[in-house]
Amino acid sequence: MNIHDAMTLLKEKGYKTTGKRKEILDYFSHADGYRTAKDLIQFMEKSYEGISFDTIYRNLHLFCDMGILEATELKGEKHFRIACSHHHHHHFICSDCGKTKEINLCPMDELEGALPNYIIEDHKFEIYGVCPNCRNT
Amino acid sequence: MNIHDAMTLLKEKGYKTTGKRKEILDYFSHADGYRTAKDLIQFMEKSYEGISFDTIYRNLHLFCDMGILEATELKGEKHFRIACSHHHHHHFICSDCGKTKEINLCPMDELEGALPNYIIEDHKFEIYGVCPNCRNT
DNA sequence: TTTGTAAATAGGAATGATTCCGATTATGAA
DNA sequence: TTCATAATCGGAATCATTCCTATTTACAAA
Repeated sequence: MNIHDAMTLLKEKGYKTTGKRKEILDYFSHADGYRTAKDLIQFMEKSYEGISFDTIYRNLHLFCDMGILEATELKGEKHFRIACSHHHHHHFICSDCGKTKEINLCPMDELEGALPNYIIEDHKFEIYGVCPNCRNT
Repeated sequence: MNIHDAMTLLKEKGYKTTGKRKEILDYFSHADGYRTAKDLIQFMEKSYEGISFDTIYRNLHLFCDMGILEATELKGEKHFRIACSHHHHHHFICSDCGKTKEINLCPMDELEGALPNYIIEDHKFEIYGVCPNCRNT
């Protein structure tokens, strides 16, 4: 989802399109990987001195609830990235830079009927390591 | 790994075999699933009134480092269980009771050569939901 | 353009898990 | 039994995150 579509979606749902929200979406649309609340606030402070954590977290949660961002827990800290809405897939995540690479294999496809009587609500498949770029630095 | 082997391993590595450590291992060997530090301290307080979080966390980390326990992050809180050392596998984890069921399918087996030039350090595959027992309660 | 109101925000306090630290106690080798 | 070191306690500190209240802002309607 691009920034414009996201802002339109916000407006449709009755949320306001503030400059901070645009900037947050701009940040994540260029990030190409997972970022923390702290990463984000450090970026935002350049344009909005005095921005509060409340604003950061409130909007991160709003965007997650709307499906604009997606989150995962890494090293005891929540990390966020632009949601990949086009199709279901998983990620390799670089421990150095947070960048991700799509993995187009979902292990759930092969578990048809393997868990009878279980209610399956969610699953996580993530690969951790160092990407080629960070490897050569 | 059973309690006795774990205590022997502790001794071999120069750690002391205290009553609290035996009790912690006893707790996890009967838990059959993931438990938090708080779950553990609540259990320990029955036998050791006044036991501190320092002792809980210090030993949880020690046991993880030694491969006696393994940890995962669920709902923003670390969860621990007895390590499954016999063979590599993954888990279904019940959101209600924390109990796990082995999943003998590892998606990494099918990713041979799919990530050239990437250094793969770790991976996580977990399925979340409700187990048959909790479902009927 | 002005106004009214609900949403958004700042600033800071509160929370909850986890870690750290100095003083005390207990384990196990000699 | 003694002694050095590991283990523990109790509580303070830390860190991410959430909550609260007063103030500001976006934007719909006049």
